[in-house]
Amino acid sequence: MKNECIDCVCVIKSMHTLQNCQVEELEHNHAVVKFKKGNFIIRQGMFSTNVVFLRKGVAKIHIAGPYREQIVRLVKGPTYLGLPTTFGDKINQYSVTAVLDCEACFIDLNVFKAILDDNRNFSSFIIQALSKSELESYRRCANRTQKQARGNLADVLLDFSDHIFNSDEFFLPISQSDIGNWVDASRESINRILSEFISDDIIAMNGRKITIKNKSLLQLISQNG
DNA sequence: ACATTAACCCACA
DNA sequence: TGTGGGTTAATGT
Repeated sequence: MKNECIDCVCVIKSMHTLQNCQVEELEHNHAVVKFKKGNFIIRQGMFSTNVVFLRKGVAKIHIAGPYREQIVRLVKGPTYLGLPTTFGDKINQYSVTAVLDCEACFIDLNVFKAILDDNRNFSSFIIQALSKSELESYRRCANRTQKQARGNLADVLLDFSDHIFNSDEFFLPISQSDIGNWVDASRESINRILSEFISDDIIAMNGRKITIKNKSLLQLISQNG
């Protein structure tokens, strides 16, 4: 028997809340799937009977808008994907695609629900995760609509640096037009502002490699829009 | 909007 | 297995 769950962060993280028998239950009702970058992990409009946990990797969440595909946010494993989708509706309400190579754990929805039913601690853990994510959405929504493009781009760079890669040096995982889509700016604006940042010595760029040279100034730009 | 470059695929040797 | 050509996506201005 493969013991993928032993080192699966979704289990480790909630180990103290999951009783042993329930871990067993999880272990026999899940599948670990690897995704190469660019591949769909969750596809909008598809029927789903799984809860998806992103074990490793970075993925973008996007939803079909009236005209175009809209990037909503970037997530890094370990984290749950598609909880809201799964509980509200058995049809996925948005898509998730791997931006870097990913590893995801698909857990049978009924098993997941059964564990929620008789493990209050686990339920509370999930509710916390959902609340955090909802709060984050609200915060981002306010920022996106009120800040100028340069502030939003600064946010994105800081997000990459502080939350996704934990480094001042990283490769842009998505294209400039994707960033534009994400923060509601044209790719030209993104490109222009990146050039500004370079000439102001805030960042250095070599191909897709970004080096943040003046983080405090970037934080200032992020705050002041 | 246009020019340049990088990435990719495919036929062909 | 490697190379040239053609095509597309990404980028810089």
